[in-house]
Amino acid sequence: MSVLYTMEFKRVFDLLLKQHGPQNWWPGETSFEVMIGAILTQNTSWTNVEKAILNLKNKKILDPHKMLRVHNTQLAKLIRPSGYFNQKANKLKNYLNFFKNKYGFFVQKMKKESVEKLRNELLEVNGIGPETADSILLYALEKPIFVIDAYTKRIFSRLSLCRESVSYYDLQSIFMTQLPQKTSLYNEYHALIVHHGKNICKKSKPRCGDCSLQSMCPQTSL
DNA sequence: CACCAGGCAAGTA
DNA sequence: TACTTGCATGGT
Repeated sequence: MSVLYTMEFKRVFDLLLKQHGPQNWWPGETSFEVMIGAILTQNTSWTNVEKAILNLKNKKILDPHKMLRVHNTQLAKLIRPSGYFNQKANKLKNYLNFFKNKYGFFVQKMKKESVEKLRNELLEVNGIGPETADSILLYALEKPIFVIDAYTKRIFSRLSLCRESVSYYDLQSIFMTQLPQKTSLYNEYHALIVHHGKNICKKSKPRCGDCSLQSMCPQTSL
């Protein structure tokens, strides 16, 4: 792990920012909406999540107190467009119970706690895994933690900066040791990775011609 | 038609 | 520890 290696991670950020511009994430009006969106978007396209969130807003239950009172079957019906709706209805309830019991539904009270404590608590909730926990920490609670997802592994393994099978924690450690631990940087970087993965570095159809990372990419510069 | 999308938990070896 | 499977809608 050299200085050159560190520079690779900074250079990718600069190139992505230059190509795509600031993303201004997370798309959501409140911290609570971010938390809900983080659960609903598990292995699901964001457009489908938007439909589900709109249903919740129209029914006036995008509110922790109200959502906790809705029956799971009714909640599942509302979030239907986001897929896995039965599982996700339960996951939302599990999260709401945690949010109520430990923090009285107060985001500000959560923000006062350390990343380590919050992360451990979030991972104890059934339905909250590493990515969802970190998304909540970074985008709802503004903690400096780097979010890893399928796009991150795809893009950086194609750049030969990690293996495709790298574990969540190993890749996260790499990012967090190679970059300054700053919330604003982690926020923008992950958002750029998602945008790039969706639109350019696709799973089956990489559009390498439009890719600002092409000069760094051994896959395409042969 | 097949494949993909901002994962996770539970089961198996 | 490291796979495998079920969960489910909607867009390309």
